[in-house]
Amino acid sequence: MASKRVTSHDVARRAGVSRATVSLVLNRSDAVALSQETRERVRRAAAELGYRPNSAGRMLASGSTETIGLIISDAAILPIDGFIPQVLHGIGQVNRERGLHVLLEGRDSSSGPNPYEALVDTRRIDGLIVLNPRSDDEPLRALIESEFPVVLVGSIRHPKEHSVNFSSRAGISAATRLLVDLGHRRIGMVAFAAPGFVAADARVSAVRRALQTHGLTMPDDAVDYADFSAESGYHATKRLLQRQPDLTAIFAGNDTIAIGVMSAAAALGRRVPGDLSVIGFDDLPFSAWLNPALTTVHIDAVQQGALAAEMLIRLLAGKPVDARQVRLDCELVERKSCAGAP
Amino acid sequence: MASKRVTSHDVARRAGVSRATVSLVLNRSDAVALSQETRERVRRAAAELGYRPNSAGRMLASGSTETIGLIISDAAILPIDGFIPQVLHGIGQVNRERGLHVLLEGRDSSSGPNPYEALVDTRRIDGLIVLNPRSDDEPLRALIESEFPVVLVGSIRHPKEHSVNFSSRAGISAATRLLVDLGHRRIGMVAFAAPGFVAADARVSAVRRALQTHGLTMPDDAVDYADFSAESGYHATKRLLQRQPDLTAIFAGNDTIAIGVMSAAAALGRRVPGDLSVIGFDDLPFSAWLNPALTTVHIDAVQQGALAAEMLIRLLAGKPVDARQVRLDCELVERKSCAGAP
DNA sequence: TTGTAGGCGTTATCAA
DNA sequence: TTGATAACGCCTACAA
Repeated sequence: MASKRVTSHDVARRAGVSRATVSLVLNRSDAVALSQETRERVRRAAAELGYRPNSAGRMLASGSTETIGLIISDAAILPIDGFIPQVLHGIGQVNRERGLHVLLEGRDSSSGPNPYEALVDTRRIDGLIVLNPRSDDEPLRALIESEFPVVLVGSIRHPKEHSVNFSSRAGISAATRLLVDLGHRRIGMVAFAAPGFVAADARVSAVRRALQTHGLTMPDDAVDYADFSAESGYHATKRLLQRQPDLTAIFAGNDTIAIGVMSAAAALGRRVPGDLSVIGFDDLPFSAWLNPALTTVHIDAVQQGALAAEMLIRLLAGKPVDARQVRLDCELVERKSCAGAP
Repeated sequence: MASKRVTSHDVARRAGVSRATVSLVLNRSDAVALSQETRERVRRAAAELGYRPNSAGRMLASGSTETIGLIISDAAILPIDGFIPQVLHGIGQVNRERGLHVLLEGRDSSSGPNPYEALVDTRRIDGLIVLNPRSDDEPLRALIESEFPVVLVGSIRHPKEHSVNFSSRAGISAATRLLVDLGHRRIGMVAFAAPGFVAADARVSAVRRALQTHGLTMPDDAVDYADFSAESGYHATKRLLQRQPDLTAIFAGNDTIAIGVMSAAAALGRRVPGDLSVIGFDDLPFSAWLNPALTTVHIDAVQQGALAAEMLIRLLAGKPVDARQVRLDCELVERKSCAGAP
């Protein structure tokens, strides 16, 4: 029943000092000159009373919220794909270490009122991380141009953006080489999202370029589009293999899609990898334990989140950032879902 | 470059009224008697200036933060298991509709300083949702007893707790009946977490009870323990099948674990479902597309999250709650991972 | 080394 | 129907 809330005033009275002194002792640790004895007295009073500064008062006076916003551009993906939770985890870890809070804001698709002003204009947050930003998101562009601290996990190709992204080149070219070495010539792809979704498009064109290196092409007919879920991957693959029955290998847009691809293959009586080789993306924690174990391009999503958080923290501190756009590498992990072309 | 921030004072001046009037117009919509004309004038001024009330000021004056805390008891699970993201999604949806914000707080295992006081005592949040609470979490018990609005997703069996949980009975007895009807007599289990983790233990004992109904027992030797990941499920299953090679069916503690179970079966040369039947829990979105499609107990995690959020919102509004402890049902989804006992 | 005074932007209480 | 005025709890010059 310690229901009466304790304010800095109470602490001050108990310690026999002024409120200002309390604030100094508790916030500016050793910066200012205060007698050890006063410090001790204040600390003890605070501890005895169980004093906890009211955050609203602190925000108002200091102008800092110690909170960052985290926007998931398409909240519906959260329960379906394993990627975002990993990024979340990375962001959470860093913020916890730094004592920052995270305000999580989902967005129901790209429609609906933009959530930025609700957080930024009301000064609820000091900085923002946007997951899977869409390049047609005008309010986001405006926010970036306003110099408000924003870090993207992904990219909208804005010259002033701060972002942490993946360069899929290395992983994709290794994957492509693997398939080509195994004798595959007719290679298709199931993108993890509809055309227009930057990250998905990027993977398709990266694969295309890599194939060209080997003198191979991937015609439009050899690409189909899923919509994040394994189920959508299943249906896309069925369409794809119906249209292009000669394909001997398929790039899945990510590992969740790969589950659907393998399921569709099974449904069509094609064995993986005997009749059809499959390569995933992301290397989710369970991918090594699928049947067959999935050969995939490993991406360290947790680290991506952590780096984004660290970059934002630098921005908040006004420290310089080495590079506005960070690109992480990825690498091929060979497992059991690829074999020689039939 | 609208860098100068707009305060209610500016709006008041522009509309030719006082700050108090601005507040009334903007917050208490029609509650109070104000002339239509004044309303209109204030609204227009606010719109023209792009006025956004400062949240800290509002919190301080009103005492309400319009924010709820969300604690993930073991943050390390987030990137590994598909369950929490679904709950998150459900919570997020409801809060978005209601215009509430969500402060996400992870916790690094049950160690570390408890995060409750950091949120509650500093008045950063109006209410709290705790995911996967542990029953040995003393600070949490204290918080519940303090009458602070808390809703658990899961349970710590505290009489005063507000919680949303699952009654796995229906699903488990259906699953058990299925196995028994298929001729299985030696049935084992791989729990999704170590003993002591309430939710995992509950599933083990529920399975045990259901088997007893059919005159079967599941000795301790027929149970092994994983640790959330598919990988840990793989290893646990290997141990289990080594110890109890006669098992013809395995309950997996959840679908992620089931992936590991099936993988271990494959590694040991057992075919699923021909040589070994497997039943999962949760029915994650991808489970229908695994190879073989997983027979599992469906749990609507999104709804669980949504209900928890709605319950908390009622609590915040001071409205009565129908039941402090809500238990959702679950049901068996038959797919392809179970077959007649060999 | 410490205290005083003012301000942060809102909301709430009264008078008018 | 509206406007002063006082909280709300904290921080930070600046003065002592």
